[in-house]
Amino acid sequence: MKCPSYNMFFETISSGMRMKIIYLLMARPMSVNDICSSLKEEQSKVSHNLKKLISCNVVEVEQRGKNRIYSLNKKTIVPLMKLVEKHVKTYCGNKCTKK
Amino acid sequence: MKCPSYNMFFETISSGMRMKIIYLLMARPMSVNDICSSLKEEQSKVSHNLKKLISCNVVEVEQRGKNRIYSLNKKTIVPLMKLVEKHVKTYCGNKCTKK
DNA sequence: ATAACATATGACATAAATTTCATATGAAAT
DNA sequence: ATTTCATATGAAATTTATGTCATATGTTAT
Repeated sequence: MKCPSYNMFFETISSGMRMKIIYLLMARPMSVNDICSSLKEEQSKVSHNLKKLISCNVVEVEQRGKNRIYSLNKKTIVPLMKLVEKHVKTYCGNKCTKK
Repeated sequence: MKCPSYNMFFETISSGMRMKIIYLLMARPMSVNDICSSLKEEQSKVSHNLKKLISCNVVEVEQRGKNRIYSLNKKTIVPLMKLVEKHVKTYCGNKCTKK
C-alpha cells in the first residue's frame, strides 16, 4: 500500500488555534467576528486560519449580508475527534494532550 | 464543550516523514535500519521521528537482540486513516493531498 | 457615489519544527 | 574488556509555519 499524503489534512487540524475554531463551530455556525470575540483573537489571524480549514473542507462558508458564516463539516470531524478522544484516553496519560 | 488539546496527537501524525513511517509499518513491524533503508532516510532523522510517534502511542517498540522493532498501533490508526481517506476522496480534489 | 462595517490578503517579522552532525548509549560477539 | 553493530540523543543550523500589520476587497446603508 502506497503512502498517500494525508499529512496536509492532519497538518490543518493540528494547530491549537484551528482546533479551538473547530470546537467553537461544533456548537454552531459563526461569523468571523463571532469567532474573533469568542476566542479573543485578532481578525486577520482568524481569517488566515479559516482559509486553511476551508482548503481542506474542514469548514464551509456562506455569505449572509455583510457577514460570512463559517460552519463545521461535522460528517468527518465529529467521528474523527471521537476516535482520537478514545485513543488519548486509552493510551496517553496526558502525554499527547499538552500545550 | 471545551476544546481539548488533541493537536499534539494530530501534529505528530501530520508530518510527511512520519506519515511515511506509519504507512510502512502498516505492512509489518520493522527495525530502525529497515525503516531507514526503505525510506532512504538518515538514521538519526528516523529515530527523532520515531520518538514523536512513540510519545503519542502511535507506534510501539520491542527490543530484539541489537535491534529495536517498531510496530504500528493499528487499533487507532487504521480506522483513523480510513476516515480521512474517505474525507479526502469525497471533498478534496487533490487539494488537501499535495506535498 | 460615498461611508461604514466585515472580511480577506500579502509581505515581512517571529516562532516553532525539522534536519544535520557529532557523539553517546546499549546489546551482542570476539 | 574491547570491538562492532544498532539505535538514541543534544545542540546548532535550516526550513517551515504562524502572527502581525497595513491595506485591499466586498457588501450594505445613506
